[in-house]
Amino acid sequence: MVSRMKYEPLRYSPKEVAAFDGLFRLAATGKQFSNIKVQDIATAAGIGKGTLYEYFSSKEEILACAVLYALDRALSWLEDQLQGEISLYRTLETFLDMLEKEQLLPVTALTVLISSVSGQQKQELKQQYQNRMQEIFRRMQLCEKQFFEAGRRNGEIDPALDDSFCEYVIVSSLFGMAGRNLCAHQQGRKTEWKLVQQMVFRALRP
Amino acid sequence: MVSRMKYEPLRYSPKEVAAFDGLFRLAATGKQFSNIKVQDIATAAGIGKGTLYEYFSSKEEILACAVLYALDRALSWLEDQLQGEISLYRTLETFLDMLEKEQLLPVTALTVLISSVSGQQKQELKQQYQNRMQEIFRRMQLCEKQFFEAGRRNGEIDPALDDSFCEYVIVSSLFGMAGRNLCAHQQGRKTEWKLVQQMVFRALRP
Amino acid sequence: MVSRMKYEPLRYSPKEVAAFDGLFRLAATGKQFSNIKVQDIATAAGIGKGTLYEYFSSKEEILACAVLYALDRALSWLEDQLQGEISLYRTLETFLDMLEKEQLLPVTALTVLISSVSGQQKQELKQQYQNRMQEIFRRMQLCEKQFFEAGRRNGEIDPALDDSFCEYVIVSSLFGMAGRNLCAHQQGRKTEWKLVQQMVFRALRP
Amino acid sequence: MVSRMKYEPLRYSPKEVAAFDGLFRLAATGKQFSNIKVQDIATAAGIGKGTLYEYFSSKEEILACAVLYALDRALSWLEDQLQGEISLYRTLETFLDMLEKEQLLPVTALTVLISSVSGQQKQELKQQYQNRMQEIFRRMQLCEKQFFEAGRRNGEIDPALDDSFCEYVIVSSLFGMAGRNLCAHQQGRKTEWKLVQQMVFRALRP
DNA sequence: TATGAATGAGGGTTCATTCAT
DNA sequence: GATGAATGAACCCTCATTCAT
Repeated sequence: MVSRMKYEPLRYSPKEVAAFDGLFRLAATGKQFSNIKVQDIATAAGIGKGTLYEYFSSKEEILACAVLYALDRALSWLEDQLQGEISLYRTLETFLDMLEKEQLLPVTALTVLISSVSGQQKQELKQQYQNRMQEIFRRMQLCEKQFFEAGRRNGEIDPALDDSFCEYVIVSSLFGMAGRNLCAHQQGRKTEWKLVQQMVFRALRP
Repeated sequence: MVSRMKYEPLRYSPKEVAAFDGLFRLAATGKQFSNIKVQDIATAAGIGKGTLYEYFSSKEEILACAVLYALDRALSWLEDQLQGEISLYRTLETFLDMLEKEQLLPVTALTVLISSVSGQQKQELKQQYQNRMQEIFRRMQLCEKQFFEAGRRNGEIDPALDDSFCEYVIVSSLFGMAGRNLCAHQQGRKTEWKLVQQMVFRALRP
Repeated sequence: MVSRMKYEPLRYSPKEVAAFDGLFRLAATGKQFSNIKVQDIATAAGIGKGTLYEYFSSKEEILACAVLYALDRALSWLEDQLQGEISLYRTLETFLDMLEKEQLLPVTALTVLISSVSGQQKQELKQQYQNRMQEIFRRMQLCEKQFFEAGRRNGEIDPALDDSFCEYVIVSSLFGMAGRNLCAHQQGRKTEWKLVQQMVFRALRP
Repeated sequence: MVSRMKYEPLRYSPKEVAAFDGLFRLAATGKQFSNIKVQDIATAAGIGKGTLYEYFSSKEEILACAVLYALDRALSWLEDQLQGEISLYRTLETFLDMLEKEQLLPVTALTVLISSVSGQQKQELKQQYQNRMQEIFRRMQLCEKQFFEAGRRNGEIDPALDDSFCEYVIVSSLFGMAGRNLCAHQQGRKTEWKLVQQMVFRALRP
């Protein structure tokens, strides 16, 4: 039994959450971060432009905090799933279902936003949010590890596969889905989550 | 013997190619398209800023043409591979090897650039370059189809899997690699192409 | 015995005085008025930003009232000096001494602040504070006149010099001092008030 | 005979000069630098706003360069006067006459502009333009010294007075004039240069 | 009365695009 | 054809002012 380290849950003011949600809604349309004006975010959040600067020091910081916020929420959900009986596929299924309804994680938005951050910006953000990001990273790895170990125990994952490969498969499945959605955005057809689940299943099975 | 439809090979002037290569070099550093200035492209291409506008009507068009140029080159290479004995994995291996040396296709650059184009822009580009893009799309599908059929015949692909799934696997493997490279850009570690090949193999095998 | 015209002494609430003093303290550091934020004044005064607007209708008005406040205090002091035996140089000496300790008049601050008011703003302020400013102007001229007349009587001033020239000398001596202080602000060396006194003496002596 | 050190005359492009003149014209109306928009300067200079940024990196730099430009021109003129027979009062008279016509030096504008620069900004500018400012300062001191020595020789200046006092008198006379002009700007009456000359004469005479 | 969260008009700066040379 | 100086529309951010508490 792996003990879960306690972490301080992040607190956000209603305006911050409104800003994040507004940004995700905008990014979900495929708009790049650089094409999203601060005024757009403010409008989408239903607040004044100046108000954003009461909570964030710059447009870049809105992005950084929004990503951390989304990752934190998704991680918390995943950590909750670890409490009961662990099944990689059942979890993935539920996860994808929630994704589709954009209830849990704005994946497409996140993919767009993350890919909107240049390497240099990432460096700066990493230094500024070092603690939060390390926290997120640590939790993510812990989560992964437990899912993969459980998957190997219950026969979902070939025991010969290491964590690195498993992670690549999961990440690719999500990136692939987001990428296809983006490319096909104008056609209104979304990647079936059946495809995602199937690929993960086939790539990991013994 | 599958007959290949003839298409008019695209002709580019030396300055156009210089512009494309310059743009790819810039994008390969992880810079977003919106952070790349026209002056940067001109400098990287070794020509004057005004000269770019002799060949392209706008910054956006440089991007569009560069993507078409890269895709055309990659497709031509793939089509050449179809001439001999077809092996999905051998082709993938060679492809990834060339990717790594950035000799064939500036994948990372392309991923960054493609993800830099917003949905609206894509619509406009599609209308403007309708013919070229349809051509590319048609060739891509034809290529895919032949590879997948060959794969099913020689036992690399489970015959039960349809083209749609196979395409998703291939696309995901590339997006996943590019995504990981982007995320880990500052750490200098690249996704091993062994991972990519392994995932495709396991996901598609009977 | 010169009779002094009575004037209504200005009444200020503690918060107003706090605002003035805060502003002077900020301006004494060499900061231009336009670089001083309302929040800065509020903080320096130890009150809330909104409270300032209970007492002043605008940032500009804080400046106008502060200047009037400082001039009124300085004039009152000068008028008091007129009660005893009048000596231009003794008065100037005491005045400069008090200036140096910034006890009487925040000269440097005032110079900075006055020079921060544009011509257009001055027009508007003059109309709004017409009565107060006329009052100040009248008292200033009356004061000057008496000092200069006394100076001519006791041999400090060449009787051939008219009030206009005397005023120019006095004003120049102060502006010159403030100007030099401003220019040399970073070097920490202040204009010696000995210089000031000497110039006035030499320029006015018979 | 004091030998004049050669200095590299500063070269300015026509647009730079246009910007300087435009700025001086605006400042001469009494407008503070912070109330002058970049667009105003551009309009006054007859060029586009963006063009200013081809020559100056920021609004602040326009100010710094303009001040250096004006001081350089005035100094060059003064240095020319040193070639012939030197008379402090004749030079001052000619100088004031040219000032009045704003042909040589935009004194009022300069006074306003210089007083518009905060202490912190001065520090930064000094570091950036260290060489130019030291050059200006050195030339200014050399010029002063020669004028004062000549003045003492030909009986215009009391030999007992040191350079420091003489400098203070000259500076005060100009600051006083500019200050009075500013204060009285709206009334259209300018300080008579007769006053200036008289004060300098009386303060320095034996 | 006192406050500071919320606001948006306004300004400095960037950079894609043009056009005279 | 090739160039880069000139341009101004557009955008991020500031901060004076308001007003609900």
